[in-house]
Amino acid sequence: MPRPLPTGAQELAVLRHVAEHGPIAVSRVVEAFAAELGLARSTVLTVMERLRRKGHLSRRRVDGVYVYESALSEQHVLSRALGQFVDRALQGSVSPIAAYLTERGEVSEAELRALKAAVRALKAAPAEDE
Amino acid sequence: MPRPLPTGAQELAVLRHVAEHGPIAVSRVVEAFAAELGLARSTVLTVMERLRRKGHLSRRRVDGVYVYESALSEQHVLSRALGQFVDRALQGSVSPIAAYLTERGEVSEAELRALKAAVRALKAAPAEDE
DNA sequence: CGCGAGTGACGACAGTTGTAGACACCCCGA
DNA sequence: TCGGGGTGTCTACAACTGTCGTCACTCGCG
Repeated sequence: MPRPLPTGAQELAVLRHVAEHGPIAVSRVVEAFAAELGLARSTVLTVMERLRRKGHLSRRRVDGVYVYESALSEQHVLSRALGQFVDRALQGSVSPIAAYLTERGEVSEAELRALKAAVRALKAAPAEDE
Repeated sequence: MPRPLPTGAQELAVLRHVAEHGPIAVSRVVEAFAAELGLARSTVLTVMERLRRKGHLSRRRVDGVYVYESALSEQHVLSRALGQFVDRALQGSVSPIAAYLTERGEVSEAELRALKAAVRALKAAPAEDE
């Protein structure tokens, strides 16, 4: 039932922000995005409402104000978003990831560690036809 | 000047197909997509035209028929598409890639080799603040 | 010569995304 | 009590995407 995550960069950014900063009031999200990107209050509001309609966010009233919360953790939001992209846009092929990393050249210390661990844990799949 | 690659899955699929199969006539692309996905001829035509407008494809007349060609190789199309996604949607963070790979569990023999090589070649960047 | 098949150019329409203004409320402090 | 600020809901609009149908044209085969 996990509905597909939004494909738009902006929606994803908001979703991610909410996922990262626990239950959070609209005003706080607005502050972050308005300041950072110069977006209008209503823009952020709209995006959050859409995300809620789609079932990615839920909200509850706290002290007369709505507090939003993501259905998925930030970790999950990001890895699922990537997974979707790989499936939809790259047709499930992982090799572009290798190409991308190579082109990129360097990544942060922590990221490198995470990548190494991830790759080390990967297994080769028995040849699957496509 | 490299205009941003299309974000839509379908456009990307077509672009990729053209990039992969050298200079190719519309009819061949139509065959592939119509068969595979049941798309109408005009749909494929439209998509290709849009890609051309955006500068991703070029065409020339050969024997009275247009033959399309991608500005980028398939490799580049894919890695750039991914790069864009990482920048736009993941705000440049690479760790979701690690998470995704871990969740995925297994990949093909060749992909695994490519990933290993890519990661091995990566360097840790001097702490960049964000 | 005439017609049917292949080829291209257009116009269309619905759904999604990005962005925002307008309006209606509610509550607190002067 | 009244007015202003913070909060939510609605409506709107322009791009971009995904999908087509239609029209006009051309060329080779009966």
